[in-house]
Amino acid sequence: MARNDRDAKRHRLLEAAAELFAHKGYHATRVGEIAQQAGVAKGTVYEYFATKEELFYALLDHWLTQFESELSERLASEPDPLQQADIVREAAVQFYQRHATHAPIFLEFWAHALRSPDGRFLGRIQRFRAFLEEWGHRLTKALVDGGVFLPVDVPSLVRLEAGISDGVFLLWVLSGQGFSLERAYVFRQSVLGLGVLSEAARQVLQEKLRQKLREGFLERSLES
Amino acid sequence: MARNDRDAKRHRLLEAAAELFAHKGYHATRVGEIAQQAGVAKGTVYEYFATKEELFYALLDHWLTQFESELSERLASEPDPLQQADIVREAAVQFYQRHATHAPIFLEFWAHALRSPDGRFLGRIQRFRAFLEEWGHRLTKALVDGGVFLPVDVPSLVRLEAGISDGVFLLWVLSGQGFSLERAYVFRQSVLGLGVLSEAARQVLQEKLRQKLREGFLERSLES
Amino acid sequence: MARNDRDAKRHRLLEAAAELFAHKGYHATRVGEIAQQAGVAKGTVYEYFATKEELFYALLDHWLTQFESELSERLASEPDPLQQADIVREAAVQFYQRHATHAPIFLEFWAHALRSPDGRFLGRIQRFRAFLEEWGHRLTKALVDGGVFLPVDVPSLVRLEAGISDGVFLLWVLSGQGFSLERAYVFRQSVLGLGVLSEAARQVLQEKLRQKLREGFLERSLES
Amino acid sequence: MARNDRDAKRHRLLEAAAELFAHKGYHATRVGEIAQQAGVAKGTVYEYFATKEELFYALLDHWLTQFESELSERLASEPDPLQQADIVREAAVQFYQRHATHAPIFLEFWAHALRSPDGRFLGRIQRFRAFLEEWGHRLTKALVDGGVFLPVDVPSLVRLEAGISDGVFLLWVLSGQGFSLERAYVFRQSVLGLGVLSEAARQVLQEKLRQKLREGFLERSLES
DNA sequence: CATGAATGAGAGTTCATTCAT
DNA sequence: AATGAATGAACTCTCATTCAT
Repeated sequence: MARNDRDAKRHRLLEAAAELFAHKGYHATRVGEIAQQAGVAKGTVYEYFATKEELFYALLDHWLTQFESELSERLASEPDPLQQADIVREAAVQFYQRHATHAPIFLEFWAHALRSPDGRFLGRIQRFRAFLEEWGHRLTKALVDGGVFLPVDVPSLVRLEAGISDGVFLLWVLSGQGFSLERAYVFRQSVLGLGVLSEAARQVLQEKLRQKLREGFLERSLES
Repeated sequence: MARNDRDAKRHRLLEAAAELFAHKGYHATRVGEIAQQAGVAKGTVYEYFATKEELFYALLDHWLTQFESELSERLASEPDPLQQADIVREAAVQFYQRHATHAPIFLEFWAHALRSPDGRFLGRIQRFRAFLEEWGHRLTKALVDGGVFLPVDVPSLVRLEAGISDGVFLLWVLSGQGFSLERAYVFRQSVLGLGVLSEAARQVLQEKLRQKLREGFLERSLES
Repeated sequence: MARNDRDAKRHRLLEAAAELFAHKGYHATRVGEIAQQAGVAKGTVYEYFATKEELFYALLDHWLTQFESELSERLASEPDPLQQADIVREAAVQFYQRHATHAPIFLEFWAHALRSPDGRFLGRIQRFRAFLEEWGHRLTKALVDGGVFLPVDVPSLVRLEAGISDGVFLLWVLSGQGFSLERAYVFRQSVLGLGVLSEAARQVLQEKLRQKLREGFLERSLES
Repeated sequence: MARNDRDAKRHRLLEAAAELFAHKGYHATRVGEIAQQAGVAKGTVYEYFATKEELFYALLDHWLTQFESELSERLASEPDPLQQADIVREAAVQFYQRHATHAPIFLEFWAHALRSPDGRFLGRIQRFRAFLEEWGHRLTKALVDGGVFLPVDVPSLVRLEAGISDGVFLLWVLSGQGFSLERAYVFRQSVLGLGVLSEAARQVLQEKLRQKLREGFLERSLES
């Protein structure tokens, strides 16, 4: 079998697994179902992945690696830190939206990572977070050093931003994806921006950001 | 058997389940183990909970109800919105810290809530969020109306705050609880505060909040 | 459940397994079949034996222990070495005949013992052989010391006797149990007797033993 | 492919199977392992043997046929029955020693023969035994008729000898091949010899045989 | 002839749940 | 109410065999 065939079939299996894991959850999904969905026999799954968990891990790795590659590429061609911050936000939103139906799986990745005794899941996730933090740290530091941001403990701010991203994502997932993820990220960015921008920078951006605050990100306001 | 005995045994079962679910995860925990840990026979578990999932739900309900009760009580005796905001934050931190070892279970609650076809888990979680949002909405609105906060879409801000709380909690769990949750909440509060406080209010609090930003919440800064 | 019930059910499982292992072989016998044969559910087998192999071992142990007990008891009440030799032979023959239908299993015990990495099977079998050798050694030594047997290396003779017993058994099994095991043992005993008896003892027994040699142990002689 | 290539590859497969069956057992050996060990692809095994069991049978047949051929050849050139008896013993010992590492497989052949519904294994083994018995019968009869042996039921004696051979072999295998197989066969021969030799013949050989009895065949006597 | 990816029946084992005691 | 032996459906994974290339 040609290399391409193998890769294609492997990819079909990952896609089938993604769909089923998203829909029914990791534990409730049967290996036979994945095979069926991918159009192969049950035994064939084990030609590509040693265990069901291995397939689960491969899915995590596939997605994170893909995101890392894409983001690296985009950021490499944009030197301005402020623009880079937008790129990261856009990339995250696009990634999540592209995988909108798969979103619930991430909760399972996290839950699994906390139990898995071999630490592979947790390790991969932390490597991903480290990758993001590295970029976050670099560009946040540039903004602080450039006087755009107030003096602030950069690692803490970066971590907080990461946490907030996950939190907004969680909110989005648990609320049935009932609002625009992109607008929510813009809203978040506006609040944080007003919080950490230096006086000078704020003078410039204040109006625009305050406007975002007034708009919110929910389709139907709770007030209405 | 007296009512008290039943309640006590039920509580022992919940505690046993909490410990095991936290340690090994919901799926990897056997009903027999829970029984053993609680000092009863396997069959006895089913005298108190119809199914394993029912027990899982009871645990979620027990914790959320407890939190709702405590918070309601505390807030009832404090009329000032600004003070109330602190109370909510404190209550959340205290709650999470009290259940620090159980923290990973929440990821499983969320994951489970997204699959459970009957929607009970998701419903209970949304009821909890609604409870928090109600309070958040009330006191945020008071702050906006009182001119302490900038004009802002209150529902969006409240949601964002909730998301951020979960995100910081997630961060804390996935990083092995490697930093002070309380300090992280204070840091978050400072960033958000600087972002949404009105000009007047900021004049008063600015210095204190900026100081928090400089301090960060991580024990060992990545910069050092 | 009473202790007796458990023991009885365990015994039923052993009997069912014995029958099936004898008929179809260890590998070809399914755990479900054993359960069915014993009148219990498949899962129940695992209440009594941790694995299929464990059940196999239990069968070996049960039979060997039973034989050891019976033989010990019989030998304890008979002081004369010559009589004891007969008792051992009789016990062996009786044992094998009682388990005539199970006989093929012993080949599998041996084969299994040689592979089993944990050495449990081999260890048990060697313990059994050691038990037999101990008695063999004791009574053979008495016969040599008493001048009934020629001077001979006792351990070697004892081992040879054990090997011959197994060999005759093997012969019996592989030939479809087509001759009288008892007569074969008598024949063997006669040949060996004439071989190792001292001059004096031979004078006494010679005629009887030679008669046995002439008779042979096969129903239909190949000569006829 | 030339005939020779096929034969060579077939032989390599038999050798690979022999090694693996001996080491891990028939059931635990995977067809893929045999292929790998022989340096061919898994599918290729099926170009040479229809099934795994067929390969197992081919191994049995190969060994027995080889032994039959060799023994026939050697015996054909030696007319004296007494010498022939030695030749048979030597051939057996040599054969077993050449296949010392494969020895455990014979237990599996036997066990398999007793189950195999088609009777092929059992048939082949019985044909082998018949071949040996034929020779045994011929030369034992010559010894009896020549007055070297006592009058004895020849078929029974021949069978007993065969059984004893297998028994000693079994002993050797189960004891981890912990003694000299050759010396054990000599010891056995001495005991049987003293048992069945006629008075006249015994006079001649008595001293030599009794010496063997005193020596035994075990390296370290249990008495020491 | 040789290959090795694909197959799928079937294996041993697990474990939430039941129910007679 | 409490027990724990019994259940059996359902699981993941294996591996001898096939067959398109």
